[in-house]
Amino acid sequence: MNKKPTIKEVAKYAGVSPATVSYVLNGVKKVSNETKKRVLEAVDQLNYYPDFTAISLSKRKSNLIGIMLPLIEDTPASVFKNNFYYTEFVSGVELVSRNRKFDTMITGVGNPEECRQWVKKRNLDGLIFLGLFPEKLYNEMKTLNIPIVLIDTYEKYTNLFSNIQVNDELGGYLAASHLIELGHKDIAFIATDLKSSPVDAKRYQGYKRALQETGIKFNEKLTYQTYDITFEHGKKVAEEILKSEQKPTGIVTVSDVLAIGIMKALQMKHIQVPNDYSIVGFDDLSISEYTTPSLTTVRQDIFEKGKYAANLLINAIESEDVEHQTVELPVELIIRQSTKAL
Amino acid sequence: MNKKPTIKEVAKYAGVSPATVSYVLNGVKKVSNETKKRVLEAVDQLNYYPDFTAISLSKRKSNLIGIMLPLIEDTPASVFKNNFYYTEFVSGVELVSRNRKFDTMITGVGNPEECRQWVKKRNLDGLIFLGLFPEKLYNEMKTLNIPIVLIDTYEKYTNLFSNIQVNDELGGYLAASHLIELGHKDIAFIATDLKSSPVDAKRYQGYKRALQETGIKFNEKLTYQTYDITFEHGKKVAEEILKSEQKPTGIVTVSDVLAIGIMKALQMKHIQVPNDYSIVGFDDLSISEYTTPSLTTVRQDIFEKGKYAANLLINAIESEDVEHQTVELPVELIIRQSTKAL
DNA sequence: TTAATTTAGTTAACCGGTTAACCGGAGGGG
DNA sequence: CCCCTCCGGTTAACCGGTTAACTAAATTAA
Repeated sequence: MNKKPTIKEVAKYAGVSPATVSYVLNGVKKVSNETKKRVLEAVDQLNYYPDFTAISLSKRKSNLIGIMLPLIEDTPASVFKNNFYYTEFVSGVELVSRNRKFDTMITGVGNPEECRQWVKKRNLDGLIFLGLFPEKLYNEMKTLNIPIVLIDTYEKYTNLFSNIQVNDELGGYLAASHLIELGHKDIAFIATDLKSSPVDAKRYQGYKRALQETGIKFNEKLTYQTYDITFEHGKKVAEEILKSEQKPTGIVTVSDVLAIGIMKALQMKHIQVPNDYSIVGFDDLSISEYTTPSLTTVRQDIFEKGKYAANLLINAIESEDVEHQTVELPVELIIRQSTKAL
Repeated sequence: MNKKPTIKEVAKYAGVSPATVSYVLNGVKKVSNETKKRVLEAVDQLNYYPDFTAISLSKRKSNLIGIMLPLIEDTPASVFKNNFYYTEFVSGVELVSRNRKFDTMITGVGNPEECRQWVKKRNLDGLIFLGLFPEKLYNEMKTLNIPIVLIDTYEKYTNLFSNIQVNDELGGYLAASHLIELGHKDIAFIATDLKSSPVDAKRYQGYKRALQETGIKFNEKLTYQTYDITFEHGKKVAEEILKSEQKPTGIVTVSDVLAIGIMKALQMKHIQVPNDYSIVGFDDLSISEYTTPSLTTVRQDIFEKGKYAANLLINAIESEDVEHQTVELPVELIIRQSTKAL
């Protein structure tokens, strides 16, 4: 209906040229106080606010940041993969970007070309990559010439891009140490993929360090990989454990989701947690306090991670800063009901 | 680096004017096959793809749809409110909008003015409102002149906007009927807010109908309202129930989240589910299969709802269709372990 | 006093597309 | 043979801002 006013209308109302209005609004060139006042008055009267599309076209800057998620596929199953994690993270990003006058777009990633087109088509000012992506994509990123923040990424890229990590090694260490203190000696480690996931690998290191420091012999047979993070995959690995000859009494996992799946599978076979098995999760998702038994876990503040990522990214965008920063957020052991002294 | 080519460069390469390239690409004006071929060839050679910002400016059409969420506040608690629901929904929207060459933006809503500015600034082509918003916002919407899809909204707006509902009445009916069949007579109903939430109100109607049809007297005292959907609020209402004189044996809730909170609170007091209380949830979130006991619930396909919403919206955008559609998606009772014959 | 510089503002090109208006040539009708 | 229409294309204005280059007036320096 009542179309929003353009800068020209504001200019006419204030009796100046459009350029002057632009200068006042951007504060990039000196304008007399008198004129400035008139322009601001006009802006106020007409309820003017600039058209980001136009700004984007002329400045090549969109006030838009993109979040890349590794996979949002058609099948519900894979959409939900990790979904708790994603939501909390995205909420954090959205919050700070909104406060800082940026808008947020989300997409699943296809190939590198698709990614580049997305950025170029929309003039994206910055990008957050959540999780792990095909190698080719990282090369593509460098040619994009916009600030990029990587979350939970490969070690080798931490010098090339800003990135946010969590003290994963310590997390693994805390989880294992907790079980050891409770008297456990046969402690399984459940990862998704130790080769491809650096996050898992570091937690694994921490786990091994805890064993070593207390003189417990590391047993390869107690390491499992699920290759995916779903409740279902947790269930499957529990069955493997039950079939194995080397039975653990304690289980360290890389995700609450996996831990919950494992607990469920055990309980369905009337095996008790924590009486028969002690289980430690990772993340401290909101659900983890409400499972039965509630889950002992290594907490990381995912929401905070999202906020941090957005601030880091927008700082880089606004300051044209080329420094790459590596940030490590803390972890904390939360002891609940799923672990118990042997 | 190697800047992406503009339409002018494509035109030069093909030996035609930019206008012709535009006509070929948009198929809006007749172009000879010969020329068309040359243009397409040039597009291919130069790897041209159009700049959406420019298109957006000249066409006043952005290929962008917005999702409005009721509240994403600073406190983690409120961010997570409903988060499972949001994620699944947003995933669905993202999937189809990406397939249909649209991009998706998400934001929390502030006041109506903020909403209007968001739409205008970005030239948004359509909007999805998930949940309930302040009354003033709905008036604002109508003046926006873009297609809008409302999800789970007030009855009175269903003629004014396209909207997607679920058969909530049936859902409430199924939940209550299930408990009645199991021999329960004292059945509590846990809503968030019966006055302001039409969704809850309809489920409540279904619940009452089930009672009535089987000749069970409705007892007002068995109705509870939590005013929010969090695990914590579930816990609180469980404590209220335990303090009440009118103890139910069955509990119908409007959300799995609430149901899980209730179960947890009961179990912490060593009260057994389903032995002492039978509980029915609503939604069938992915977690609900993995609680202990697993949750009997009324399933709605939230992911599907998101896909449906996006398709409806984009259809409206592309066809300039002014018809408002009301869609009702089915519900289904999923019987698991949290309910048991009395 | 005059030239040089600073100040405050305007003009106009530009960002990368779209599209209404225009134009020259071929074909058809009277 | 002339006029009209249709076809296939081009030209140029426009979308709503930004900003380099310019200008006129005021101030400063010589």
